[in-house]
Amino acid sequence: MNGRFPIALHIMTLLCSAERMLSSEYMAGSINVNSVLVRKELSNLIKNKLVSSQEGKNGGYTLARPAAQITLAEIYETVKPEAVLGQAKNQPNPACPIGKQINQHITDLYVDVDKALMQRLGNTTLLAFVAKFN
Amino acid sequence: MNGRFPIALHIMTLLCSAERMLSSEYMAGSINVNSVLVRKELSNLIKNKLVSSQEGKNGGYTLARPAAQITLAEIYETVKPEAVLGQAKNQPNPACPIGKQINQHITDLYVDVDKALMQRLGNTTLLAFVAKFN
DNA sequence: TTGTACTGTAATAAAAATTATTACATATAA
DNA sequence: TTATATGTAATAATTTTTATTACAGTACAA
Repeated sequence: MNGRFPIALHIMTLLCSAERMLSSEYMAGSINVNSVLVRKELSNLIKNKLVSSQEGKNGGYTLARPAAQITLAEIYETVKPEAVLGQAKNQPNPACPIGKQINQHITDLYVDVDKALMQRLGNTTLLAFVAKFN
Repeated sequence: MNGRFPIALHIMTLLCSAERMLSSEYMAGSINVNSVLVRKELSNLIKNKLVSSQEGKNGGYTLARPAAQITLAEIYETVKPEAVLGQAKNQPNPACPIGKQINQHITDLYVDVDKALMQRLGNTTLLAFVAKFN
């Protein structure tokens, strides 16, 4: 598992608590990762309509919608991996009665697990998450 | 995220549906990964008391307990990463009011998410999972 | 109309994590 | 006492993640 969700959530938290537009450089300084990586994640958040950007001088990024209307589920959705609990990169042996079926059953399980996960994350708005900060 | 959970679940499924002991070589053939990796995962499952092994000729592995008494939560527990939804490897800027607090809030969130996850996985026994196979 | 400060993105390099391989010690059944 | 297992360490290969460099495009403002 990689660091995309924490970074996306950090970005959204910064934007939520800021009064004005923020630059990717500033956010990279808070998160402490490379600014190109931040812009890549921002580009993804923009595609998913959670963030707006303004190019040019004095440009930057803001939330596209009120934080009370954005849930953590939506943020997770933008970085969600194909397989919640991990994906092996092998192809199980099709000659084995278990091997040939297991991927389908794991996929089915993951659908359920994802549902439970999204339900929990859907319970918390970005506003509520940020309200916990001092 | 890595492939440890699918591999552990594949191992447990094979052991559950087998009538006799299975060798790590055989399981590696079904999963289609290196047998040393399988033995490493088995070693971990043994530590967690889900699997028993017998060394020497005609040795191999079996479930340590009836499959009706093992839940998918217990299997996941053996491979669980520190951070369910991913861990960034940076140290957020302690001079930033958001940066200095975010890790604690992410940790708190992960505790809750993990609870939801374990609840869902605790609902399914290994026996029930394997019963879905033809 | 030109310099400055941004976003957007591609290409590449560096670093880290995962998986495979090799090697061998140890156990046990036949 | 030989064959076939487990157990585990060390190392190599591969893949993934993150950082860096470079530069095109946009918009403000002097």
